[in-house]
Amino acid sequence: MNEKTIPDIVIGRLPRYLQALEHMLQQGCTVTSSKELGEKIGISAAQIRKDLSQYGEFGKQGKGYSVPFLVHKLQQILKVDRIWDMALIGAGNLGKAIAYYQGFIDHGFRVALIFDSDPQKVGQVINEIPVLHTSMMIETIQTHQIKIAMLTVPAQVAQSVTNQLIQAGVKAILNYAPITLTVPDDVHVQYIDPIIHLQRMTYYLD
Amino acid sequence: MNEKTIPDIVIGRLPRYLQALEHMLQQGCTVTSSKELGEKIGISAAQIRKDLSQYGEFGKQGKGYSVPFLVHKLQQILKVDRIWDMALIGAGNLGKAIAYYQGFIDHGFRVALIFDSDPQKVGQVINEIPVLHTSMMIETIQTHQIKIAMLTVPAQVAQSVTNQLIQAGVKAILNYAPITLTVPDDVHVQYIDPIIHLQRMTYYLD
DNA sequence: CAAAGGTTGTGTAAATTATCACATCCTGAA
DNA sequence: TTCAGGATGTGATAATTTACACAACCTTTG
Ligand SMILES: NC(=O)c1ccc[n+]([C@@H]2O[C@H](COP(=O)([O-])OP(=O)(O)OC[C@H]3O[C@@H](n4cnc5c(N)ncnc54)[C@H](O)[C@@H]3O)[C@@H](O)[C@H]2O)c1
Ligand SMILES: NC(=O)c1ccc[n+]([C@@H]2O[C@H](COP(=O)([O-])OP(=O)(O)OC[C@H]3O[C@@H](n4cnc5c(N)ncnc54)[C@H](O)[C@@H]3O)[C@@H](O)[C@H]2O)c1
Repeated sequence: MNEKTIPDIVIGRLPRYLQALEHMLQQGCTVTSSKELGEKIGISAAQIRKDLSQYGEFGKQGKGYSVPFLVHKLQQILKVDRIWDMALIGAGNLGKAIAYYQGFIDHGFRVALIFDSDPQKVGQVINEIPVLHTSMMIETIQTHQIKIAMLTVPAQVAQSVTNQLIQAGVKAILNYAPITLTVPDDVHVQYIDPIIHLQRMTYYLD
Repeated sequence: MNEKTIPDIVIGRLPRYLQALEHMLQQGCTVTSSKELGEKIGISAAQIRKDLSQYGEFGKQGKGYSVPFLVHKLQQILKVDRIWDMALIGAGNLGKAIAYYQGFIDHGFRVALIFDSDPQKVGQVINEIPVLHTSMMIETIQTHQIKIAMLTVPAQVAQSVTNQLIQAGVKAILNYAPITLTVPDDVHVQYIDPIIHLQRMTYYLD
């Protein structure tokens, strides 16, 4: 079934399906259809069916999909049927807000380590996690075998911090700094930048 | 030149070009090529040239592009050659971090109003902006003629707050709540959700 | 001036992505 | 049991998006 690689654009939609399905589950909805799901998230029913069919046959003709079952399958596919420990680099305004965010743990992610280079930040405890100095970063991340990092440091230092993270074995980086990172092929980067999103909308305003 | 509509996928790349070009400008670089820019942000040179050619001929053969000129043009195209006032709804952990973020003002955006429904939050001053009660939201946004809102409220109330924003005349919403919003065709929505991005990466991890 | 080197802008071909349409199957009611 | 209604999974088709290739042009150097 998994003969040829599934395009990244499909992978990008799976988390959105999962988000909507988990939301349905919370509201007690146990069965849904590609039509209903599609209307909720603004994607065509055919698209959803085709995407899911890449991984197997999860639905029942005439009936639709079992929500708990599909949630379970998507969690397996996306590998969030486990807990991923993450490192957070940069305990500033944004870093703190992220460290306190409960949404992560509800979806298979845990902020396990926090690092900062500012001696005044080091030693602070954020959401029960002590802030460590960046001088300990590489070694500590290696010891904990952490593969995911969130980067909330100033743009000027983002690349150099990234280089250290890679040295420490990190394979996935969620970067909040407004700069494109250079990484090896086996390291994945995703970007979160509100300015980019805002500019994408002002284009369409008068 | 602007005969047929330019696809949204092209619009989505323009802010990334602008980000990289502004970065170059800061570093004193005055001329660049599609090749150099492409290598910086991981997009092919041909792609960049084609995208830009949709809006005119900004480069010089044999030489490349004037960075300040291209920055100026992109700012015009994206309509960030002005200041956009924004409303921020939800003065919690994330909302506060956003209110303090200096990046907005550097790129043509200003947090002008902050709203919250919690009486304890109302009256607080965040980065010189007083938090107002949501009961005043529709009227105040209308008076200020604000067209852009950032949503940092719990998911449960995001749709109802959105309905109010639309009533107030808001045409662009940057939504941080993990839920798909239903809006009329003339209202634009962009989503920021770290979970979505993380799940997109865990797919590729072992 | 002439020639070399380099880059743009763009028509065209290729690749990717989305949509359509329908055979197939399941459910429930008569 | 049989039939109507409804939803899936998927091959075929259409649309969109990207890559290629090169003429045209600018700059610099000798
Ligand atoms: N605040 C926001 O809402 C927001 C939004 C979008 C993007 N960002 C981006 O996120 C990043 C952080 O923003 P912020 O508002 O939290 O800034 P901030 O200044 O409050 O925090 C940055 C933190 O990084 C630490 N730091 C600096 N150099 C470091 C290094 N080499 N190693 C480890 N830590 C280091 C600083 O000590 C500080 O604690 C910036 O790149 C910013 O552009 C912020
Ligand atoms: N903190 C993060 O890093 C983070 C990251 C991603 C997404 N989010 C999302 O952003 C939203 C806010 O997260 P947070 O951590 O700041 O939560 P929070 O609880 O700290 O803040 C939410 C704020 O919204 C206010 N609020 C509640 N109902 C309201 C209403 N009807 N009108 C106006 N204000 C209202 C609350 O009083 C509170 O101040 C949530 O949807 C969360 O899922 C947060």
